Amino acid sequence: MSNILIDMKQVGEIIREKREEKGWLLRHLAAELDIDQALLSKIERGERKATKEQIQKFASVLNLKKDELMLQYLSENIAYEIVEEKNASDILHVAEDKVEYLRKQDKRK
Amino acid sequence: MSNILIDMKQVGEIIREKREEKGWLLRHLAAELDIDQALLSKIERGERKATKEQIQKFASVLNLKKDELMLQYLSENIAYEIVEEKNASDILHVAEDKVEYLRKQDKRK
DNA sequence: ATTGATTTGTCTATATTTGTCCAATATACT
DNA sequence: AGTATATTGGACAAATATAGACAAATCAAT
Repeated sequence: MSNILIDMKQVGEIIREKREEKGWLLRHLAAELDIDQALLSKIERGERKATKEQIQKFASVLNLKKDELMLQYLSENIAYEIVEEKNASDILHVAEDKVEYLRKQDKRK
Repeated sequence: MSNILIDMKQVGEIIREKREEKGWLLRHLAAELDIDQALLSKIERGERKATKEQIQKFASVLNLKKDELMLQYLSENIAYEIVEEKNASDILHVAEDKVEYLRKQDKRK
C-alpha cells in the first residue's frame, strides 16, 4: 500500500510538522532525544541526517509509526545516494533482485 | 533489459573472473590500479568494498562496460544496506518514487 | 623443502559523519 | 523603538567509518 502524499514528504518535514502539532519547541524535543537543539533544527530542515537510533526515538516520542518513519528514512537515504545516476531505477531494481538472492543464500547457512 | 545471470554475480567475482581470463596475477592488476595486492584480494572476495573510482579503473583496465560494472557495484551496495530490513522491497520502491520526485524538484531551480 | 601466489590479521592514516558551542538572525510582544 | 524568546548558521571538536600498508601465515605446485 503506497501513499504518494506521505512518501514525498521528507523525514525532516514529518518531524517538524508533528512537533509543531504538539506545540513543542525545538529545545523540548531536542531534550527528549538528548541532542543539541541546533542539530535538531538541521535535521528538520534536511541539512543533516538523523541516525537510525534517532529515528526510532523520534517515532516513539512523537507517536509516529516506527516502521513507517524508518521506511521514509531509509528510502530517502537511498534516493539521495543515487539521484545523480542516470540509471537510478535500474540500480534499484537490480538491488531488489540482489536482496532476494542474498536472503536465499543466507538461509542455506 | 535485465540479466539475472550477471545480476547475481558479485562485483568481486566479476573482477576475479575477468582477471583470471586474462591470466593476470593479483599483483599485476593491483599495480595497474595502484593498490596493494592484499586489498585487491579482499575486494575480489567481497571482504572489502572498492571505491567508485576503482570501479571505473577496473572497467577500463579489464575491458568491462563501465556502466554495467557500476550498476552492479551500486546495486550491490544498496542491497547490503537494506538486506536486514524486513520490508526491503518497499524501501526500494519508495526510493524510486523519491528519486523521480527529487529530479522534478531539481529541474525547477 | 623451496618458490611464488594469495590470504589473513593488524595497525595507521584519512575521510566522513555526528555533535556542541556560541554568535547571528528572526519572530513576537509591549 | 526595545526586549525576550526561538531558531538558524558556522566553526570547531569528537567520534566513527573507511581505505591503505605491511608483515606474517597459508596455500599450491614442483
